[in-house]
Amino acid sequence: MKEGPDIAQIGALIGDPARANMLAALTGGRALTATELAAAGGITLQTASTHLSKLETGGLLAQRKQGRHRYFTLADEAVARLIESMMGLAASRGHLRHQPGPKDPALRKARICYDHLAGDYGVRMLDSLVASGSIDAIGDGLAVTPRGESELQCIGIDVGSLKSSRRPLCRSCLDWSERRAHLAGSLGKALLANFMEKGWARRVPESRSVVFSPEGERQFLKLFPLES
Amino acid sequence: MKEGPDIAQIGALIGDPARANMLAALTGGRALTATELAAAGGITLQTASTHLSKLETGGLLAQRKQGRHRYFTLADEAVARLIESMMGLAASRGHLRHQPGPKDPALRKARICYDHLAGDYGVRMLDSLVASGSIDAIGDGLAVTPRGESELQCIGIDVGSLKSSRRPLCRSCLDWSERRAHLAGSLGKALLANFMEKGWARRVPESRSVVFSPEGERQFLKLFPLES
DNA sequence: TTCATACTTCGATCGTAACCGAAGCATTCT
DNA sequence: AGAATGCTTCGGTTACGATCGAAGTATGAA
Repeated sequence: MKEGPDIAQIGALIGDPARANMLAALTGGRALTATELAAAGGITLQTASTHLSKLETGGLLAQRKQGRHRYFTLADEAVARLIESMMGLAASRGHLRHQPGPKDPALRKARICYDHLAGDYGVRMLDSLVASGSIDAIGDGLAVTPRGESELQCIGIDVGSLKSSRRPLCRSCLDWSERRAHLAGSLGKALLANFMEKGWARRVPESRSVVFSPEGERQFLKLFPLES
Repeated sequence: MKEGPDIAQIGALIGDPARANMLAALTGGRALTATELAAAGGITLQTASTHLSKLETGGLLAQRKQGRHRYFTLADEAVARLIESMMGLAASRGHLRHQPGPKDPALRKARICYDHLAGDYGVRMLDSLVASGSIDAIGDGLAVTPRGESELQCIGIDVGSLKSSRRPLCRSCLDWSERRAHLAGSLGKALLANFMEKGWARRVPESRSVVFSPEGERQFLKLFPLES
């Protein structure tokens, strides 16, 4: 009624269940077509189409035409972070889409969050990097140490080249299943990409789950030991 | 449609304009009565009442009865942070409640954000604290240095006692008008309280503005110089 | 006790937006 | 060219929820 930005528009966009489900699906990070998103939202293609155009004009989605497909992604990392933090709040207030319980253990273990690793394994990875002195943590802030830079080089990640991108190198992202932070930012993305390149992990189609191969799991756990 | 927390409920709660305005008003940090919030939302008391009970059962608000008044506050600092970050996103997408323009210069200069100082002065304060080595900043994370601890002691703030509270000492909070970080957390709160105690600053009733006395402004600017 | 204030609940109205069927474009494949 | 796929637009229905008037409850003041 007074001054300031209009929260209500964004809230209303996220407030519709169909749209919320589509946004949640896009938190998986990969670009999805209108048809796929319609399925994710549990609605017909026509309805999805109007929802998607609303989300786009609202600035939450970006689209890119490719042949006869139209691929949608979250507009921004800022949007992804908003969605995740709303998930965190929703989880802490007990708003669940289904009955709570021992749901989906695979998803709690390792999943995609936008473009990086989340879940138990994501949290463990960050904890281990901090414990080994590769990453400095102050509050919510994260920074790679010189030592970390050389350690990551050994794994096959060139931190120097990541720094040049405009996107922040490290970010902490609050995990809704673990209620603890995991590693986002371009480094988080690079690490996950690295694991998938090596064949340690792969995404499960149509899901946010990430599964590790037996060998990959062994390597991952060795590389990121738990602080005792 | 699948697993995970339900964003839509929270989104829908924030998505109604009347409710959004009430929440924004509560970002001012002080507890407000149902009648005051009805005015803030531009609706009658009956309507406000139903909205408020929805917000409360949704976990966004806390209330406390006091005599025949019922005071509402944001449930949590997490809620306050969510609102502020939605304001940031809304501002960056150009969703404004009124026509944009050179609006409300007082509000851009200094205002309350939940319980700490925001706006130009809030950003300046944090910048200065970081530049002088009183606060370490890594990414979004902030930490008071030993040196900062003694400097703050001189101003009249005992960092040690603040540390014992469960709430984080320092937090960065993104400013929607400046698009830069200012200082939140218990230290941010303590600093603002300190200024008001000394008579440097006071709140404008019915608004989020904070105004400085001529003397207070002089002292503040001297205490927190701009890095050249 | 009586009155006033602060707020909630009830009941009814009204508007908006979510929804889908059907038809219309656009792109690619054959 | 014709057919198939992917998506958008149109039209009409439906349902939900925001709204307020009026009545009800609780607390405090006179």
